[in-house]
Amino acid sequence: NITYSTLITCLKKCRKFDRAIEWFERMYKTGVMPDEVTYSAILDVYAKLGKKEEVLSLYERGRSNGWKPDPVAFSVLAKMFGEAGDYDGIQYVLKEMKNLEVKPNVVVYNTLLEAMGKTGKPGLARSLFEEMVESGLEPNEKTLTALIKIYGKARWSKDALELWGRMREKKWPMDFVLYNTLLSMCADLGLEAEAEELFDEMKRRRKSGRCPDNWSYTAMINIYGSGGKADRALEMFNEMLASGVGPN
RNA sequence: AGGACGUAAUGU
Repeated sequence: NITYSTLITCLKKCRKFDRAIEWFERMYKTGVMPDEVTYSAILDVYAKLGKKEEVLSLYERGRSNGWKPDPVAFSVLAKMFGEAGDYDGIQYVLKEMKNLEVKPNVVVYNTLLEAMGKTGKPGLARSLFEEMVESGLEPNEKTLTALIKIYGKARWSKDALELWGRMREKKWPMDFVLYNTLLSMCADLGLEAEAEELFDEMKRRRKSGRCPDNWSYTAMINIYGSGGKADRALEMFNEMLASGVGPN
């Protein structure tokens, strides 16, 4: 089944979903039993096709055949429900993990947080995040990006700024995507001074992979533009060119 | 190891 799973994943990467399904069925007919990797790969295929019914029936079929879903399988389910904006589905994932005593890992938390953002539940996202930290898991860049985006959309500037403070205090990992997300959040909430501080930090800690790119500059131009500071916006544009970053 | 996760602005 490693051979089959490899092939299914390969077809999935090429977005040849129908062919991936054909090979899964072929494997089944040949009498080769799917394992946990095969299951999450094929569930992801159906999920990417938006076939919620098939995903759930395959999940139940696997369960009755003695398959114990692992965190990867739950992240596939969570992502699908998030994209469908299906809040009940998200609750189902949480319930199943509890019932089967599967401990969520960072990726599962990230996916669930994002899903809660997409279904417009910032409060639940916040408590899930606290639960994650209390369980002793360290958030990564993607966790923090998801939360900042959620707080920004909810216009929860207090929570967003507090979280930024915790990132620095606890030395949680930050990369350029997270910085850009923080900048966009500041742009949306009109936090000009905070944006400038973040932007300076990006330039100072030029630890490769954190220096401003054209998304960062665009965010700054946006901040100055919506604040009516056209001259500052133009300065940013020129600075961008001078630092070797091209406009898109 | 054969499986899962993250960012903006403009224009209609």
